[in-house]
Amino acid sequence: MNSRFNANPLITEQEENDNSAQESGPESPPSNDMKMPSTSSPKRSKKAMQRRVVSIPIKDLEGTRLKGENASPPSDSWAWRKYGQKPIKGSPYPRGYYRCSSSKGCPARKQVERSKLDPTMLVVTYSCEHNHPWPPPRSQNHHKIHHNSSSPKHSTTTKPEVSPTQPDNPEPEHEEKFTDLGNDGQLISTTTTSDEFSWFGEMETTSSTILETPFYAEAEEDADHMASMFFPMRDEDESLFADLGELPECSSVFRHQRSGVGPQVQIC
DNA sequence: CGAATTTGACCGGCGC
DNA sequence: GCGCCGGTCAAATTCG
Repeated sequence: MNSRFNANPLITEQEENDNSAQESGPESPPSNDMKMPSTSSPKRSKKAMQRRVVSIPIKDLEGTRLKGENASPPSDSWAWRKYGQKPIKGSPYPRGYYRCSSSKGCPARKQVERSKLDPTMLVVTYSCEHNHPWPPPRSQNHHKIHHNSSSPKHSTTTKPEVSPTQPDNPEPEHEEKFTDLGNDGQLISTTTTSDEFSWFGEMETTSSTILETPFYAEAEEDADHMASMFFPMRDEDESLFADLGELPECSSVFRHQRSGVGPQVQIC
């Protein structure tokens, strides 16, 4: 049933580390792996990470499994493996920590939690180190793709729920929309360069229609402030990404416009 | 049997 | 200097 969250979740995108993208991160050397010597935790400095926050209406994810307070994170083109979960202070919902398992040594991670301000929203925070190329999409590399609908236990997984043979499942009621909210609170249309896909790019390979959403207010509070947009996520995208091989070290996808700065962002 | 998830413990950073 | 909190690791457990 859960043929993936077949909707265009409302998304609040927040990009962090915008400037830091330029700083060669004196803090966190691109350690190939996130592993540290042995006993110390690999707490990579946040500043050395690209981060993006995406909010998705859980209702749109109804197809996917909801497990009590834990909402099953939206599946994307990559495979994610859960490595931890923690209750977050101030939020009644726990936060799940996922690591990219699409490829070995993939530095990408993502955190999934429900918005405390709007329990119907799922907040997914993607993060990745700058100097790491994004692995090929899909988990077909090393992971099998199974349709979640049978395992009561693995409900919080983020395995791609797309079926290679399954036809697209477009959502007629949702149109692909993609908006970006500048720091000023202005809506900004963002375009995506199709030739520069990146981990985030996969979320926005569709049209870029400005859309104002009532979620802004909350979004700003919840995620400081930033952009909101509708997240298309269709099987079509899958095909799009299917073609994506490895990404360049850093792909410029888009960026919040800020007094004249065109959309583009650096992704690892 | 292998792979993924769950859960508790540990570590580092930050704020007071 | 101490305590709190977030983030990650690792062992155990469960599922396919």
